[in-house]
Amino acid sequence: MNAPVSIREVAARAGVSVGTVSNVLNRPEIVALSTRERVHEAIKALGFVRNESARQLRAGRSRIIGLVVLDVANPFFTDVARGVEDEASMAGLAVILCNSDDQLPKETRYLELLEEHRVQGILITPVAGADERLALLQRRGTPVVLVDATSPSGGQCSVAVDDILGGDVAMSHLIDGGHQRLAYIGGPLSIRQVADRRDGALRALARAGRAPSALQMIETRALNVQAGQQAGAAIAAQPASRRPTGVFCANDLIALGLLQEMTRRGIGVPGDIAIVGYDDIDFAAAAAVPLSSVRQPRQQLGRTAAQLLLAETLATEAHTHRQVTFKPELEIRQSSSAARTGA
Amino acid sequence: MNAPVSIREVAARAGVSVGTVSNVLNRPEIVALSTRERVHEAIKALGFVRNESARQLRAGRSRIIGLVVLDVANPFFTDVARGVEDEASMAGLAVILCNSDDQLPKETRYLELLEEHRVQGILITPVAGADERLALLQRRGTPVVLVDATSPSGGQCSVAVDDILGGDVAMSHLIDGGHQRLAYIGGPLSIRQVADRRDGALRALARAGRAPSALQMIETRALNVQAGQQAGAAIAAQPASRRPTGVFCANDLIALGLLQEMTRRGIGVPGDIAIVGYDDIDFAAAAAVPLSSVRQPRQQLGRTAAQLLLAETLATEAHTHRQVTFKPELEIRQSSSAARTGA
DNA sequence: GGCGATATTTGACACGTTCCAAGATCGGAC
DNA sequence: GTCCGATCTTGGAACGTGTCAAATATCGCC
Repeated sequence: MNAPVSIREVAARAGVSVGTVSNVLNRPEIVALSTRERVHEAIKALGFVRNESARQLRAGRSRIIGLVVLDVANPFFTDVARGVEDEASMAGLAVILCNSDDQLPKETRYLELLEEHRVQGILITPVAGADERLALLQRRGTPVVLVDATSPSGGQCSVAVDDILGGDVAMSHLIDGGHQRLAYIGGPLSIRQVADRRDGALRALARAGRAPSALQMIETRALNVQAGQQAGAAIAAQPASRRPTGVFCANDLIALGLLQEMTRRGIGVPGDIAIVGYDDIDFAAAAAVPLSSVRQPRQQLGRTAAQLLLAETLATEAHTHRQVTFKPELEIRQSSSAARTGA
Repeated sequence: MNAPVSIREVAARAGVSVGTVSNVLNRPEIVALSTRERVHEAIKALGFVRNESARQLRAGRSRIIGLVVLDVANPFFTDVARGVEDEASMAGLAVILCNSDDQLPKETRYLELLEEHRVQGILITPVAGADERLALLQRRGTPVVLVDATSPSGGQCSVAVDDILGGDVAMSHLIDGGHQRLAYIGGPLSIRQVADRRDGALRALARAGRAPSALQMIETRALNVQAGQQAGAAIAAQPASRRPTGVFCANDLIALGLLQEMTRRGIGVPGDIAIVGYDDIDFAAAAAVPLSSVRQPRQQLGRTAAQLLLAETLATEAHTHRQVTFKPELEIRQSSSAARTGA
């Protein structure tokens, strides 16, 4: 309730000038030991706390980086966030975590907010169609690094995982397992990751000499557990003879929803239906039928993104944007184990 | 890369004074329509973006609230965060989400950071032993609202769920199911929630006329899936005749880890062991053996906390701190269904 | 006691905004 | 033609910090 105390009052109490207090705070080595001690005493006695706004105003930039994700409730993004946070805190920066919910207006609002705060930079998994806005931000001086996305124009740094390869690997695994009737569950297709993973699956199919029509597509509204359950209901409604026996899901949340629905209806996994998910979140391995999944280096993704951002921040005039791509790895578990009972 | 443009340049371009530009931004109704348009044009042409630091400096407080949680990777906290964020964004505030990882030094660091930023207020699930620091913060003028915790001194507002009741309800359910050998898994006990839920379980036990020693305690290092797996291994190592048949877990992550380990080792759930979790995160219902769990109004918790904070912010001199407590509800699912096969 | 050299401290300005008292402009009434 | 009120605009003083050139203190030494 006390009025906040400023550097001026500290100076008065310690019997020095404001400049000296500032020096104690920022370049302690240039101020005499006795003075330094006196100032520190005053700081403690008065309960002085630096005003970061004033610092920022002077410095021109804040010590915050923004991280905008599609869904904070998705463990994939919380793991990315942790990677970002680790790296940021080592550099003495704080992270504002923003949730766009895959909605352009929310994303826009957050970007404005972050720009007004003159954040050090922005890490973002963008909603479809946000490219121009991001380019504008970048041009105005706020570095932008794309996370789990690539820049169409090459105008930004980016960190991504090869989702086409991931889809390919997952589908190849199912094909190798002898599955004839295949399906892909995911959506909305406007999300790049969803579309890429499907394209990868189709590529695997083509390589195996199958027609694209051999892959049943089930598009969902979102990438959460509930959507997976609904897709599961749709699959269960099909006659067993035409039902897919190998299903690749766009992420683990969908796969878990599907798994639950299958179990609930007495359709065996992997006996009747083999399932492969994507992301390899902790819950995938912990599912009662441990889930095969395409692993992404989630935390590493966050760390690298933060590193690229810091590099760009410190860069001299000529900064060349880097596009880092990681390779996903298939983790095979029980949900797609080769031993099929049926067919 | 351009130097950021200030309100002064906008004023020059529009041929008005800085004061007028400020008015256009903050009280557009008092400035003549033609002037307003001219200013807006200049803003757009120059790509002007308000400098929030400067605003804050003048205003004395920022438009940010801090949320400090024990573990961002725990869906419980992401749901709380979503509630906070909803409420905050309605009030035009942004949220900085900080992860203390249940470590006092990390928490301290974040609190300093938030205070330096002169945040509107702080919502926190504190690490044990952080009380004095929080009281100090509050005294210095930064409102603090405790989330999923209560203030020993009554010096802060708080929002919590009655964890003792929750533990009681969960354990009563197992006792009612006829289970004789019972266990509680959770830790570290320094976390208040963990201790309270245990105490609730003991209370139920006492009411049923059982000795406290009837409850086997398994303390874990953390509240995550991995800890649950390890506890599961410990349980599996016991001879079947002495193994607990009813297990209450301090949260769902532990319960899921336990469930996985049991399934992996061929110990049936709920046939051989009934499991009750806590939090009722989305994954609980989605587990292949749907998990009974004590539900907390997670999002509501976040919303209410944010509301209390806003109320305190706007309060006149006399603000009386409120301690809101919610009641948890047991959601019974298959993992603890009454029909026991054995015994 | 005075000199130069070094170590330390000072004081004023700048950062970009908001706020407010005071000034300018205008239309109309007398 | 003057004056009034209403409407709009202006100019400058804060807010709290960092920076830097300039001022002052301190010291060793002759």
